[in-house]
Amino acid sequence: MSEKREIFRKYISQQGLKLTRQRQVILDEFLRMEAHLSTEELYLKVRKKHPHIGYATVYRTLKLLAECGLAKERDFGAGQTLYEVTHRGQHHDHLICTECGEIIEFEDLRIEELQKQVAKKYDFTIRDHRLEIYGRCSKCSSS
Amino acid sequence: MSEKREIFRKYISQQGLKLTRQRQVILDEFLRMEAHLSTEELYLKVRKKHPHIGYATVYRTLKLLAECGLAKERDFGAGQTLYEVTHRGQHHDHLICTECGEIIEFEDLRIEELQKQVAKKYDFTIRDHRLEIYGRCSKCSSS
DNA sequence: GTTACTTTGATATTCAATTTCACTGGAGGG
DNA sequence: CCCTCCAGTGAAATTGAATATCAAAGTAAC
Ligand SMILES: [Mn+2]
Ligand SMILES: [Mn+2]
Ligand SMILES: [Zn+2]
Ligand SMILES: [Zn+2]
Repeated sequence: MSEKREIFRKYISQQGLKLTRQRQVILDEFLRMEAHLSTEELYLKVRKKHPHIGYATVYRTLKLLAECGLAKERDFGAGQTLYEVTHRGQHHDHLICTECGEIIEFEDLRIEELQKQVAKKYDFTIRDHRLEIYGRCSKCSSS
Repeated sequence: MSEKREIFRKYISQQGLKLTRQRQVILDEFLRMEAHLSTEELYLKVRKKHPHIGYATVYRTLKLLAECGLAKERDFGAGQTLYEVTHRGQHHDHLICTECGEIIEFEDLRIEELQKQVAKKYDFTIRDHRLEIYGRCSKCSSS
Protein backbone atom coordinates (compact mmCIF):
# COMPACT_ATOMS: atom_id res chain seq x y z
CA MET A 1 0.00 0.00 0.00
CA SER A 2 2.49 2.55 1.21
CA GLU A 3 5.00 0.91 -1.08
CA LYS A 4 2.69 1.59 -3.98
CA ARG A 5 2.32 5.21 -3.01
CA GLU A 6 6.08 5.38 -3.13
CA ILE A 7 6.15 3.96 -6.63
CA PHE A 8 3.63 6.57 -7.74
CA ARG A 9 5.53 9.38 -6.02
CA LYS A 10 8.72 8.35 -7.78
CA TYR A 11 7.08 8.05 -11.19
CA ILE A 12 5.43 11.44 -10.81
CA SER A 13 8.68 13.12 -9.95
CA GLN A 14 10.67 11.31 -12.62
CA GLN A 15 8.23 12.61 -15.20
CA GLY A 16 8.46 16.15 -13.87
CA LEU A 17 4.86 16.04 -12.76
CA LYS A 18 3.34 17.16 -9.52
CA LEU A 19 1.97 15.14 -6.67
CA THR A 20 -1.33 16.89 -6.17
CA ARG A 21 -3.98 16.29 -3.54
CA GLN A 22 -6.39 14.99 -6.17
CA ARG A 23 -3.92 12.45 -7.47
CA GLN A 24 -3.25 11.17 -3.99
CA VAL A 25 -6.93 10.89 -3.17
CA ILE A 26 -7.61 9.02 -6.39
CA LEU A 27 -4.64 6.71 -5.91
CA ASP A 28 -5.74 5.87 -2.36
CA GLU A 29 -9.30 5.23 -3.39
CA PHE A 30 -8.09 3.07 -6.28
CA LEU A 31 -5.84 0.97 -4.04
CA ARG A 32 -8.69 0.52 -1.57
CA MET A 33 -10.88 -1.11 -4.24
CA GLU A 34 -10.40 -4.68 -5.14
CA ALA A 35 -11.41 -6.35 -8.37
CA HIS A 36 -12.08 -4.58 -11.64
CA LEU A 37 -13.69 -1.21 -11.89
CA SER A 38 -14.48 1.37 -14.50
CA THR A 39 -13.43 5.01 -14.54
CA GLU A 40 -17.05 5.89 -13.84
CA GLU A 41 -17.17 3.63 -10.79
CA LEU A 42 -13.98 5.00 -9.32
CA TYR A 43 -15.17 8.52 -10.05
CA LEU A 44 -18.39 7.89 -8.09
CA LYS A 45 -16.43 6.42 -5.18
CA VAL A 46 -14.03 9.34 -5.07
CA ARG A 47 -16.87 11.79 -5.36
CA LYS A 48 -18.46 10.66 -2.09
CA LYS A 49 -15.67 12.07 0.02
CA HIS A 50 -14.39 14.61 -2.46
CA PRO A 51 -17.24 16.05 -4.48
CA HIS A 52 -14.99 18.67 -6.03
CA ILE A 53 -12.86 16.17 -7.94
CA GLY A 54 -13.84 15.95 -11.59
CA TYR A 55 -14.28 12.98 -13.88
CA ALA A 56 -11.46 14.11 -16.15
CA THR A 57 -8.99 14.05 -13.29
CA VAL A 58 -9.97 10.51 -12.35
CA TYR A 59 -9.67 9.50 -15.99
CA ARG A 60 -6.22 11.06 -16.33
CA THR A 61 -4.97 9.69 -13.04
CA LEU A 62 -5.99 6.16 -14.01
CA LYS A 63 -3.97 6.60 -17.19
CA LEU A 64 -1.01 7.67 -15.07
CA LEU A 65 -1.44 4.66 -12.80
CA ALA A 66 -1.42 2.39 -15.82
CA GLU A 67 1.71 4.09 -17.13
CA CYS A 68 3.65 3.55 -13.94
CA GLY A 69 2.50 -0.05 -13.67
CA LEU A 70 0.24 0.24 -10.65
CA ALA A 71 -2.89 -0.33 -12.69
CA LYS A 72 -3.73 -2.60 -15.58
CA GLU A 73 -6.22 -1.57 -18.22
CA ARG A 74 -8.65 -4.32 -19.18
CA ASP A 75 -11.16 -4.40 -21.98
CA PHE A 76 -13.51 -7.32 -21.54
CA GLY A 77 -15.65 -6.22 -24.43
CA ALA A 78 -18.46 -4.92 -22.25
CA GLY A 79 -18.30 -1.45 -23.71
CA GLN A 80 -16.13 0.14 -21.09
CA THR A 81 -12.55 -0.24 -20.00
CA LEU A 82 -11.94 -1.63 -16.54
CA TYR A 83 -8.90 -1.09 -14.35
CA GLU A 84 -7.42 -3.33 -11.72
CA VAL A 85 -4.62 -3.02 -9.21
CA THR A 86 -1.55 -4.94 -10.31
CA HIS A 87 -0.09 -7.05 -7.55
CA ARG A 88 3.71 -7.29 -7.71
CA GLY A 89 3.74 -7.70 -11.47
CA GLN A 90 1.90 -10.98 -11.46
CA HIS A 91 0.11 -11.70 -14.70
CA HIS A 92 -3.22 -13.45 -14.81
CA ASP A 93 -6.09 -14.16 -17.19
CA HIS A 94 -9.84 -14.28 -16.70
CA LEU A 95 -12.93 -16.44 -16.67
CA ILE A 96 -15.92 -14.17 -17.20
CA CYS A 97 -19.48 -15.18 -16.43
CA THR A 98 -21.78 -13.73 -19.06
CA GLU A 99 -24.74 -14.39 -16.79
CA CYS A 100 -23.88 -12.54 -13.57
CA GLY A 101 -20.71 -10.73 -14.59
CA GLU A 102 -18.46 -12.49 -12.11
CA ILE A 103 -14.80 -12.42 -13.02
CA ILE A 104 -12.51 -15.22 -11.88
CA GLU A 105 -8.78 -14.78 -12.17
CA PHE A 106 -6.40 -17.58 -13.00
CA GLU A 107 -2.86 -18.23 -14.07
CA ASP A 108 -1.64 -21.16 -16.04
CA LEU A 109 2.04 -21.26 -16.78
CA ARG A 110 1.59 -24.11 -19.25
CA ILE A 111 -0.66 -21.92 -21.38
CA GLU A 112 1.81 -19.05 -21.16
CA GLU A 113 4.58 -21.35 -22.29
CA LEU A 114 2.57 -22.63 -25.25
CA GLN A 115 1.89 -19.06 -26.30
CA LYS A 116 5.60 -18.48 -26.47
CA GLN A 117 5.96 -21.53 -28.66
CA VAL A 118 3.26 -20.30 -31.01
CA ALA A 119 4.89 -16.88 -31.25
CA LYS A 120 8.24 -18.47 -31.98
CA LYS A 121 6.75 -20.51 -34.79
CA TYR A 122 5.62 -17.30 -36.51
CA ASP A 123 8.75 -15.35 -35.58
CA PHE A 124 6.56 -13.03 -33.59
CA THR A 125 7.76 -10.95 -30.64
CA ILE A 126 5.23 -10.96 -27.80
CA ARG A 127 4.58 -7.72 -26.01
CA ASP A 128 1.37 -8.62 -24.27
CA HIS A 129 -1.55 -10.96 -24.50
CA ARG A 130 -5.08 -11.50 -23.34
CA LEU A 131 -6.91 -14.72 -22.71
CA GLU A 132 -10.53 -14.49 -21.71
CA ILE A 133 -12.86 -17.41 -21.29
CA TYR A 134 -16.56 -16.57 -21.42
CA GLY A 135 -19.35 -18.74 -20.10
CA ARG A 136 -21.25 -19.53 -16.92
CA CYS A 137 -19.85 -19.63 -13.43
CA SER A 138 -20.75 -22.47 -11.07
CA LYS A 139 -23.47 -20.44 -9.34
CA CYS A 140 -25.21 -19.55 -12.57
CA SER A 141 -24.92 -23.08 -13.88
CA SER A 142 -26.61 -24.65 -10.87
CA SER A 143 -29.54 -22.25 -10.75
CA MET B 1 -20.18 -20.32 -51.09
CA SER B 2 -23.53 -21.47 -52.41
CA GLU B 3 -23.75 -23.71 -49.38
CA LYS B 4 -23.37 -20.67 -47.18
CA ARG B 5 -26.10 -18.85 -49.04
CA GLU B 6 -28.29 -21.81 -48.26
CA ILE B 7 -27.50 -21.58 -44.57
CA PHE B 8 -28.44 -17.93 -44.64
CA ARG B 9 -31.63 -18.57 -46.54
CA LYS B 10 -32.69 -21.20 -44.04
CA TYR B 11 -31.89 -19.04 -41.06
CA ILE B 12 -33.80 -16.13 -42.51
CA SER B 13 -36.88 -18.20 -43.14
CA GLN B 14 -36.71 -19.98 -39.80
CA GLN B 15 -36.73 -16.62 -38.07
CA GLY B 16 -39.67 -15.40 -40.12
CA LEU B 17 -37.51 -12.79 -41.81
CA LYS B 18 -37.34 -11.86 -45.46
CA LEU B 19 -34.68 -12.59 -48.00
CA THR B 20 -34.24 -9.16 -49.49
CA ARG B 21 -32.05 -8.04 -52.37
CA GLN B 22 -29.94 -5.98 -49.97
CA ARG B 23 -29.26 -8.90 -47.68
CA GLN B 24 -28.20 -11.08 -50.57
CA VAL B 25 -25.91 -8.42 -51.97
CA ILE B 26 -24.32 -7.87 -48.58
CA LEU B 27 -23.91 -11.59 -47.94
CA ASP B 28 -22.24 -12.11 -51.31
CA GLU B 29 -19.90 -9.21 -50.83
CA PHE B 30 -19.05 -10.42 -47.35
CA LEU B 31 -18.25 -13.94 -48.54
CA ARG B 32 -16.06 -12.52 -51.27
CA MET B 33 -13.82 -10.76 -48.76
CA GLU B 34 -11.15 -12.61 -46.92
CA ALA B 35 -9.55 -11.65 -43.62
CA HIS B 36 -11.03 -9.30 -41.07
CA LEU B 37 -13.06 -6.27 -41.98
CA SER B 38 -15.09 -3.62 -40.27
CA THR B 39 -18.70 -2.72 -40.95
CA GLU B 40 -17.45 0.50 -42.48
CA GLU B 41 -15.13 -1.37 -44.85
CA LEU B 42 -17.83 -3.77 -45.99
CA TYR B 43 -20.22 -0.86 -46.40
CA LEU B 44 -17.77 0.92 -48.69
CA LYS B 45 -17.25 -2.26 -50.74
CA VAL B 46 -20.98 -2.82 -51.12
CA ARG B 47 -21.56 0.80 -51.96
CA LYS B 48 -19.41 0.62 -55.08
CA LYS B 49 -21.86 -1.59 -56.93
CA HIS B 50 -24.92 -0.69 -54.92
CA PRO B 51 -24.81 2.95 -53.86
CA HIS B 52 -28.37 2.83 -52.62
CA ILE B 53 -27.64 0.40 -49.79
CA GLY B 54 -27.32 2.11 -46.44
CA TYR B 55 -24.85 1.70 -43.64
CA ALA B 56 -27.53 0.57 -41.20
CA THR B 57 -28.49 -2.31 -43.44
CA VAL B 58 -24.91 -3.51 -43.70
CA TYR B 59 -24.62 -3.19 -39.94
CA ARG B 60 -27.81 -5.16 -39.34
CA THR B 61 -26.97 -7.81 -41.90
CA LEU B 62 -23.58 -8.43 -40.32
CA LYS B 63 -25.36 -8.97 -37.02
CA LEU B 64 -27.61 -11.49 -38.76
CA LEU B 65 -24.62 -13.25 -40.27
CA ALA B 66 -23.07 -13.50 -36.84
CA GLU B 67 -26.30 -14.89 -35.43
CA CYS B 68 -26.53 -17.65 -37.99
CA GLY B 69 -22.89 -18.56 -37.59
CA LEU B 70 -21.60 -17.41 -40.97
CA ALA B 71 -19.67 -14.53 -39.45
CA LYS B 72 -17.65 -14.11 -36.30
CA GLU B 73 -17.48 -10.81 -34.48
CA ARG B 74 -14.00 -9.86 -33.32
CA ASP B 75 -12.96 -7.01 -31.09
CA PHE B 76 -9.21 -6.60 -31.17
CA GLY B 77 -9.38 -3.45 -29.10
CA ALA B 78 -8.66 -1.13 -32.01
CA GLY B 79 -11.81 0.87 -31.52
CA GLN B 80 -13.97 -0.93 -34.02
CA THR B 81 -15.41 -4.39 -34.30
CA LEU B 82 -14.16 -6.59 -37.12
CA TYR B 83 -15.97 -9.46 -38.79
CA GLU B 84 -14.60 -12.52 -40.46
CA VAL B 85 -16.08 -15.39 -42.44
CA THR B 86 -16.24 -18.56 -40.37
CA HIS B 87 -14.89 -21.55 -42.26
CA ARG B 88 -16.71 -24.79 -41.39
CA GLY B 89 -16.80 -24.02 -37.68
CA GLN B 90 -13.06 -24.04 -37.24
CA HIS B 91 -11.91 -22.00 -34.31
CA HIS B 92 -8.70 -20.03 -34.27
CA ASP B 93 -6.94 -17.34 -32.29
CA HIS B 94 -4.76 -14.40 -33.31
CA LEU B 95 -1.32 -12.87 -33.23
CA ILE B 96 -1.70 -9.13 -33.77
CA CYS B 97 1.15 -6.85 -34.80
CA THR B 98 0.75 -3.54 -33.01
CA GLU B 99 3.21 -2.00 -35.47
CA CYS B 100 1.67 -2.70 -38.88
CA GLY B 101 -1.65 -4.20 -37.90
CA GLU B 102 -1.03 -7.58 -39.47
CA ILE B 103 -3.17 -10.35 -38.07
CA ILE B 104 -1.88 -13.92 -38.05
CA GLU B 105 -4.28 -16.75 -37.32
CA PHE B 106 -3.30 -19.85 -35.44
CA GLU B 107 -4.79 -22.83 -33.69
CA ASP B 108 -3.26 -24.73 -30.87
CA LEU B 109 -5.22 -27.67 -29.57
CA ARG B 110 -2.98 -28.00 -26.55
CA ILE B 111 -3.92 -24.50 -25.42
CA GLU B 112 -7.58 -25.24 -26.02
CA GLU B 113 -7.31 -28.35 -23.92
CA LEU B 114 -5.62 -26.52 -21.07
CA GLN B 115 -8.40 -23.94 -21.11
CA LYS B 116 -10.88 -26.72 -20.56
CA GLN B 117 -8.84 -27.92 -17.61
CA VAL B 118 -8.82 -24.43 -16.11
CA ALA B 119 -12.58 -24.11 -16.56
CA LYS B 120 -13.14 -27.46 -14.94
CA LYS B 121 -11.07 -26.46 -11.95
CA TYR B 122 -13.43 -23.51 -11.34
CA ASP B 123 -16.56 -25.43 -12.28
CA PHE B 124 -17.02 -22.98 -15.13
CA THR B 125 -18.93 -23.78 -18.32
CA ILE B 126 -17.15 -22.43 -21.38
CA ARG B 127 -19.24 -20.80 -24.04
CA ASP B 128 -16.50 -19.02 -25.94
CA HIS B 129 -13.05 -17.63 -25.48
CA ARG B 130 -10.56 -15.23 -26.98
CA LEU B 131 -6.83 -15.43 -27.01
CA GLU B 132 -4.95 -12.57 -28.56
CA ILE B 133 -1.22 -12.15 -28.56
CA TYR B 134 0.03 -8.63 -29.22
CA GLY B 135 3.50 -7.71 -30.34
CA ARG B 136 5.64 -7.36 -33.46
CA CYS B 137 5.47 -9.50 -36.53
CA SER B 138 8.66 -10.76 -38.18
CA LYS B 139 8.66 -7.98 -40.77
CA CYS B 140 8.37 -5.23 -38.22
CA SER B 141 10.99 -6.81 -35.98
CA SER B 142 13.61 -6.98 -38.70
CA SER B 143 13.19 -3.41 -39.90
C1' DG C 1 5.09 39.11 -5.49
C1' DT C 2 6.11 37.74 -10.18
C1' DT C 3 6.85 34.44 -13.57
C1' DA C 4 6.43 30.16 -15.92
C1' DC C 5 4.90 26.58 -15.71
C1' DT C 6 1.38 22.26 -14.69
C1' DT C 7 -3.19 20.75 -13.10
C1' DT C 8 -7.90 20.91 -12.68
C1' DG C 9 -12.76 20.31 -13.90
C1' DA C 10 -16.69 21.79 -16.53
C1' DT C 11 -17.73 21.29 -20.89
C1' DA C 12 -17.26 20.10 -25.73
C1' DT C 13 -15.92 16.91 -29.17
C1' DT C 14 -15.20 12.56 -31.30
C1' DC C 15 -16.49 8.33 -33.22
C1' DA C 16 -18.37 3.79 -33.51
C1' DA C 17 -22.49 1.52 -32.28
C1' DT C 18 -27.18 1.56 -32.15
C1' DT C 19 -31.93 3.39 -32.60
C1' DT C 20 -35.63 5.88 -34.78
C1' DC C 21 -39.19 6.48 -38.04
C1' DA C 22 -41.51 7.40 -42.34
C1' DC C 23 -41.45 5.17 -46.45
C1' DT C 24 -40.66 0.76 -49.25
C1' DG C 25 -41.09 -3.82 -50.71
C1' DG C 26 -41.14 -9.33 -49.93
C1' DA C 27 -44.16 -13.12 -49.79
C1' DG C 28 -48.19 -15.80 -48.60
C1' DG C 29 -53.30 -15.91 -49.18
C1' DG C 30 -56.66 -15.21 -52.21
C1' DC D 1 -51.35 -11.86 -60.53
C1' DC D 2 -52.88 -8.82 -57.09
C1' DC D 3 -53.52 -7.50 -52.08
C1' DT D 4 -52.31 -6.67 -47.88
C1' DC D 5 -49.63 -6.79 -44.02
C1' DC D 6 -45.78 -6.55 -41.56
C1' DA D 7 -40.78 -6.75 -41.85
C1' DG D 8 -37.05 -4.11 -44.11
C1' DT D 9 -34.75 -0.03 -45.49
C1' DG D 10 -31.86 4.07 -45.15
C1' DA D 11 -31.16 8.80 -43.79
C1' DA D 12 -30.74 10.87 -39.86
C1' DA D 13 -30.68 11.18 -34.90
C1' DT D 14 -29.11 9.38 -30.60
C1' DT D 15 -26.20 7.19 -27.38
C1' DG D 16 -22.23 6.50 -24.54
C1' DA D 17 -17.53 5.98 -23.59
C1' DA D 18 -13.20 8.02 -24.52
C1' DT D 19 -10.72 11.94 -25.16
C1' DA D 20 -9.71 16.95 -26.04
C1' DT D 21 -10.28 21.85 -24.86
C1' DC D 22 -9.49 25.87 -22.24
C1' DA D 23 -10.02 29.31 -18.71
C1' DA D 24 -9.26 29.41 -13.99
C1' DA D 25 -6.57 27.73 -10.10
C1' DG D 26 -2.48 25.81 -8.13
C1' DT D 27 2.65 25.21 -7.57
C1' DA D 28 7.40 26.12 -7.21
C1' DA D 29 11.39 28.70 -8.35
C1' DC D 30 13.14 33.28 -8.62
MN1 LIG E 1 -7.92 -9.40 -13.09
MN1 LIG F 1 -9.38 -14.65 -37.70
ZN1 LIG G 1 -22.32 -16.21 -12.99
ZN1 LIG H 1 3.99 -5.92 -38.26
